[in-house]
Amino acid sequence: MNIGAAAAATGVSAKMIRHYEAIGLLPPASRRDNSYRAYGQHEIHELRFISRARKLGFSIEQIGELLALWRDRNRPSRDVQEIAASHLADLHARIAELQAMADTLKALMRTCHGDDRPECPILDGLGANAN
Amino acid sequence: MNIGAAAAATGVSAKMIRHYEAIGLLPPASRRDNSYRAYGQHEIHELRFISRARKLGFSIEQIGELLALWRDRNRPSRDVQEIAASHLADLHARIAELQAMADTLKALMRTCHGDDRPECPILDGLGANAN
DNA sequence: GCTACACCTTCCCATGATGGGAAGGTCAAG
DNA sequence: CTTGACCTTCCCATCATGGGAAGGTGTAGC
Repeated sequence: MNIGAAAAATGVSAKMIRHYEAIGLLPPASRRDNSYRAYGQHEIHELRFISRARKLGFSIEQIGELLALWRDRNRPSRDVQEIAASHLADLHARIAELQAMADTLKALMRTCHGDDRPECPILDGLGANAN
Repeated sequence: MNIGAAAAATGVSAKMIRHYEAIGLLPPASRRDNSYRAYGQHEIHELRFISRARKLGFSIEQIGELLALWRDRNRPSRDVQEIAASHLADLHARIAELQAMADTLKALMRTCHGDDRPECPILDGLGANAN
């Protein structure tokens, strides 16, 4: 399997596959005579793992840790849970932050007519002298 | 007011003030004889505007539009509302995305013991053959 | 006046994850 | 034997932010 086929099979772009290899997330792929990278079932499996972990919002660094645990048949599942829990807390923190922004913005927007008139409490709120 | 004092007064770092000037978000600051940037009440006001807009998650580009509207006393408030509404929709989309990640991750985590045993449905889920 | 220190200036580089694109090699089908 | 679809490496861009170097300036204490 060439890199394009591996990309299509896993949802990870060829660009990113090379990138993951360059930063050491993946071991160097074996090469054919023409220097094309060759991928087998094992590599495809790892790429799919990465793709799913990315979709869950894990950082590349965390995925590196998860991959190491995945490769180690005997790791305690606690180690995995810890990474997952830390990421989940991070997701919740980001959600709360965005939600606070949305709430504040919504409150500002409710006070603005949004018509042809120039008065706009949204801008007034952003430019207010107090904090 | 030198740049450091302006930074302290507005919550925008000196680095970022120079950056905003460099990218044209702010007009070039006037300079003293020693070439230090000088800031007055007007500039402080604009910097505070930027700081608040950033805290609401507006992009630099959107803040540029908002600043332009703010400077124009006669703009229709509709224009402001539109930018705000677009940003609010963006915030909600991002929240939904993160929430979906969190839900999936939480479901995976519930099935994992998180103890000394090596079995871990979290990793199994990430590495599964199916999508 | 001299020294120390805090501030200012510009310029370059780094982050994290991803993509664009150039210049050049390879392969398969027509 | 050409065409087009691949592949290779290398460099650059994004977005908002910070780090740090090298050098100039201002002020407080001795």
